[in-house]
Amino acid sequence: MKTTIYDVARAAGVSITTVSRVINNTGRISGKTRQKVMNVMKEMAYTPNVHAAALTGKRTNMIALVAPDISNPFYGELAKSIEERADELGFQMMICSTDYDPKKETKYFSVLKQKKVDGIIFATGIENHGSMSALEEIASEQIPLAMISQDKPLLPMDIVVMDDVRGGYEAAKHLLSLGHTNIACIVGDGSTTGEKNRIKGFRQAMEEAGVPVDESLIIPTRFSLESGKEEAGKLLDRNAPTAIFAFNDVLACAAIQAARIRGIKVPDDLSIIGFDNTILAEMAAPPLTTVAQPIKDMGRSVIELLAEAIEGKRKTKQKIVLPPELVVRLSTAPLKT
Amino acid sequence: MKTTIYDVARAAGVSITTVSRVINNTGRISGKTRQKVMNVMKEMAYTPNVHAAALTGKRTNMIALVAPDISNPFYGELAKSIEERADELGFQMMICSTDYDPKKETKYFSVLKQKKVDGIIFATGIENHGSMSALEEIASEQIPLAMISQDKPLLPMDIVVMDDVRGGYEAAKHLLSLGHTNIACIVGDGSTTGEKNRIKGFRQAMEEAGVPVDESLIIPTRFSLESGKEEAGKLLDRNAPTAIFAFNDVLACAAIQAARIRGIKVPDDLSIIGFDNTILAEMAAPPLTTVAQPIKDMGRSVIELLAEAIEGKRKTKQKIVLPPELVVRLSTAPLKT
DNA sequence: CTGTTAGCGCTTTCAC
DNA sequence: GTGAAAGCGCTAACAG
Repeated sequence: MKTTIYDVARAAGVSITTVSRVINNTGRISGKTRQKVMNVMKEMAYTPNVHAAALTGKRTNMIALVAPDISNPFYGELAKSIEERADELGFQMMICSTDYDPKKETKYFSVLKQKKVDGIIFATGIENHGSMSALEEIASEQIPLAMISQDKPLLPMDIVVMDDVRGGYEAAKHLLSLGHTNIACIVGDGSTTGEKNRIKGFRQAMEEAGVPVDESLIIPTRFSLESGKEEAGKLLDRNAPTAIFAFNDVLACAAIQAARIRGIKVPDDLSIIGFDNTILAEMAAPPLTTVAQPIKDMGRSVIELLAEAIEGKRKTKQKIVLPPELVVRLSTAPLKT
Repeated sequence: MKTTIYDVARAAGVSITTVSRVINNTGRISGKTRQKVMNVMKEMAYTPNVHAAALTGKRTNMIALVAPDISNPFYGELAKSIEERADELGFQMMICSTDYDPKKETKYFSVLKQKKVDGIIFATGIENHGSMSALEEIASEQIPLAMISQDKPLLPMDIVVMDDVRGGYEAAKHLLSLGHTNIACIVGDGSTTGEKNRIKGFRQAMEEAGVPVDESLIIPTRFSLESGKEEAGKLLDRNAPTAIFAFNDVLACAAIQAARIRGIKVPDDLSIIGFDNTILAEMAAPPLTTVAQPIKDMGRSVIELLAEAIEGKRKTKQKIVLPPELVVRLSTAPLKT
């Protein structure tokens, strides 16, 4: 049967308080009693009941990651890097996949409140107004919050983002340095700040180089492979850019496929640069040159920030901006003359 | 502040027992009181404390998914499908990423015991002997266990797997039907039952077609992109198979890359078929023909099996074998004559 | 240094 | 139909 602290106390001939003390390493106990208790615990294979502890106000060591879709490699890698560091810090992670569904979002917030998680990391914007009240209740209970890869908190929380302006800038710079000037951008719906910033950086680099931006070459998509393939196809049929800057790796893969169908060689006839540096970038043929988000660092940073907040080491909110890194592979090449 | 069941009871002018009853929908209460209590709960934004409930023996509604690496698209998609159905069934999911590390495995088992999760799903073999005792303790507490995509339980548990023999068979059959006979297999280290079964199915189809299997064309790898690229490259330099059966999509992508470097056209000069049908299959250029694992169905099935076990609806263990499905895309083509 | 005791918030007999 | 009261397993004053 389930052994409780009482069983251990009895077997060790001490009070439950003493056992509790050695478990939590609090108060002062003689090395002898501590040893004895530890031995008994081991023998009985005793593990404290987390719920009972939580009930008295102790931490649950559970954090939640709210993400739209963990089957998306970007979020999958983010989840992994967070989990890794969380584990080192003694936290377990619960996954709340919202699937871009406001109802699931709201539902999860309610669950998170009941479960008394120690902290919550949002890898998704909080789009839904209905969720706000639920979230405010959580916030009112002083549960630390953090946001990653997004920058519209709505509530005070720690933030970790990448420098998207610089990311867009570096992508353009790379293409420019290869001699390209006829550059198209395959973007999303333009709604996120990340996207806006990438465009901003792109324009900035173009301007510095004295190359005018052809607005008709900025192609919106629904951020999906299908949509990307379709739009890239139209673009390729209509114009003949010598380079494409895709706003994520999926879109870059879409562009490669669209080019392939049309017999356009990448990178010989068309250079393509992606964004994110997910596993797709390595897997693509040709392997993708891409602007890497420092996913690992971002993950580590949020959970560390959150852990600090949970431990009450810091009361002010922090924002960390990490730099992107250009990863050159084989999908970009000098402009043929 | 945190509202408790007492606050609700007071505000509604009833006892906590009554409130508890309407929360859990147990016992008999007049519609009137029920309504009143419900209203008060809503007004006060009351949510019951899960830990207190768990302490009295109620379920925690938390299940754990033990997987080696959620950043791997296969496990990511599996996790997603499980999470989706789990959510519908009222369970939340905790992710235990073992990273192929026996120490993490053992550590997690201990945590899972403390947290009193309602059930555990293994998407990883239980390799580690040190973990076994920890796991046995969990099992001894009657916590339902299930295994997905693996078939070496070590302990009684529900199992959901795909029919790998048939998968290998279908892959070979497809290639054969396209006229290929000179077929290479890019495999892993041969350790898993899944792999063995795929080879078995492959041989079976070859035999039925009366085509001898060239053992030197069965190439082991470390299952990584790098390793796959290297081995596929050597193979292509040495022999000239007209088709390759890669044992997962990553290895298939590796083969595409190796071919591309050598100017070998896929599928014109070389057909490649993958396995799993992860997102990589769609993203590849050309898009991969592959043997699809029914990831969604597998995910749904395990969690449903587990839920039944948790609810005590069934005491016997079950094993579900799902069929693979051939997904034809553009990486395979008829043998040029 | 160690033990007693009062909760934490909820479920569940057992009475009424 | 409703309530009083006894725990569930643990932590944290408060005593000694």
